[in-house]
Amino acid sequence: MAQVKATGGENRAADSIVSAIEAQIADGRLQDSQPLPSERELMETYGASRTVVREAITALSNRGLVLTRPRFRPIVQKLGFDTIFASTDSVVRHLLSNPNGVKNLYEVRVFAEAGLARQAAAHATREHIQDLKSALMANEASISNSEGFYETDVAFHGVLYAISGNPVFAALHDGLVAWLAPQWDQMKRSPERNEGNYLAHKAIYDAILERDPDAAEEALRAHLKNAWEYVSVTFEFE
Amino acid sequence: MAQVKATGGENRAADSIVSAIEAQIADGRLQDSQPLPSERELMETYGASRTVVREAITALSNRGLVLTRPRFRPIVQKLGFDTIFASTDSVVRHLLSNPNGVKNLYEVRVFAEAGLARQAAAHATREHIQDLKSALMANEASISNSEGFYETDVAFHGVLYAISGNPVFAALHDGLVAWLAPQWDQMKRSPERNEGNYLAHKAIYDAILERDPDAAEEALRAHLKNAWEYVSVTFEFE
DNA sequence: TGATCAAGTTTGGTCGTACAAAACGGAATC
DNA sequence: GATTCCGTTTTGTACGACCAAACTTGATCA
Repeated sequence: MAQVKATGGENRAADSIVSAIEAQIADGRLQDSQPLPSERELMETYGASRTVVREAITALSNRGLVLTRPRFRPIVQKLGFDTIFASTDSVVRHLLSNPNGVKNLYEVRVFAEAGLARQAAAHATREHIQDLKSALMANEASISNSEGFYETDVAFHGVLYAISGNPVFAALHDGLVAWLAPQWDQMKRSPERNEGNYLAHKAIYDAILERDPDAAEEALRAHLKNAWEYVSVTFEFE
Repeated sequence: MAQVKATGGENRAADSIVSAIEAQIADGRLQDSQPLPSERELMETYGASRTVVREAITALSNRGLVLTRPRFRPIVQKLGFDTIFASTDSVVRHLLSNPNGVKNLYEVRVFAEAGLARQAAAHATREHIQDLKSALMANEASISNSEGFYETDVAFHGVLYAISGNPVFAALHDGLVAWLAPQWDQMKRSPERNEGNYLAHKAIYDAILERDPDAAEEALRAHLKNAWEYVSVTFEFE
């Protein structure tokens, strides 16, 4: 893959500092949620000017390896797949300013959840199914609660991702929710629509319960297709 | 999603410059592969010091919006989903230093390709199938070519991603290839193994040709499972 | 006339310094 | 012991300078 910075040969002083600190984070010399050494200390350690040190810190921050707050020491962030999705946030938002981008990303969501539903139907444990049932009941309980339903809706889908047991999917879920939320947020809600969504979720749950991947996928696709049509009408896509 | 930089309220001077340039890239005032104005020019435009301007450029570079090379003007990069995967490269590599990370990512690959195979079986056009056939024939032709087979192998899988017609998947393919290539690279190759892979590809192709999603998925999973076992033995995972 | 080469100029990379504002740490106070 | 206050540390921002590499220009030569 093309590197983001084609340094053309490790010429930049900041890059070597970034690499050094990256290595320290990776091998644990710099622990999670521990502050980085002060800028002056880093200057001395790496024999570089503060300009360079700060540049390195900015780079680490943008890559999501450290968390910076104005006037506070940068804090080391644990590496995880969630970090990755978080660090792409600003760029993804750009792509979403194009309606086509929204559609492409939504397609990915449908693809992912269709597969996850199949997988859940085929392999979900009793505990997983219990989780799903709990989420479904929370759904039902908040049908008439315009504000609260959205959260239980997201949570239900989240269980689907969690069932996979793969942190990448958990991270993907968080990412998709954050990215597609703006669209969702502006949709009008009503007890009727909530009930419709609840029933759709129930259909998915039932299919998983019956260990029927095809039915699970079908129910899920129908559910998301319905939601997409609602969104695309609202935003006059296509 | 948690933002990478908890700026605590748009305090930093560099941020406003970043936003301004981001906007110019987004709306096309700054075209793809066009150089940014010089740092001294930007200083004047935004009334900031070069320190701040450089910080802004670094941020843009780390977000993948511009490509910087030492001693060259930063070049605007077209926004695309591929850019996103590229910009996460260094962090992903960290996660892959943990065997568990490799496994998680490989699982994602299997998940994605299983779904793509189903989708291809269900919806591939004649042209798509032709592409797949071409890739398959290239496979067959290079069975005895230890060096060349890998590329045709990758290309075959690439067609699967391309069939989706979604740029996110195309980008995902590039990303996965780059990330998982190191593992692949160290595997011993032989005409026998190449032939095995070719036959596996052929099974996938046949299933797609017969419009049988279940068989396509099954063939693909078998193929990747086989490859994984080979990798995990080589690297003594699990 | 057209290609080549050697100036000078522009530009990014690095450094040192400076200063205000915020956070930190410890002493003094209640 | 908890709180307040003040001096110290540290970050955010800025200015100016220098170097080396890349670009530009124009003179030179075939």
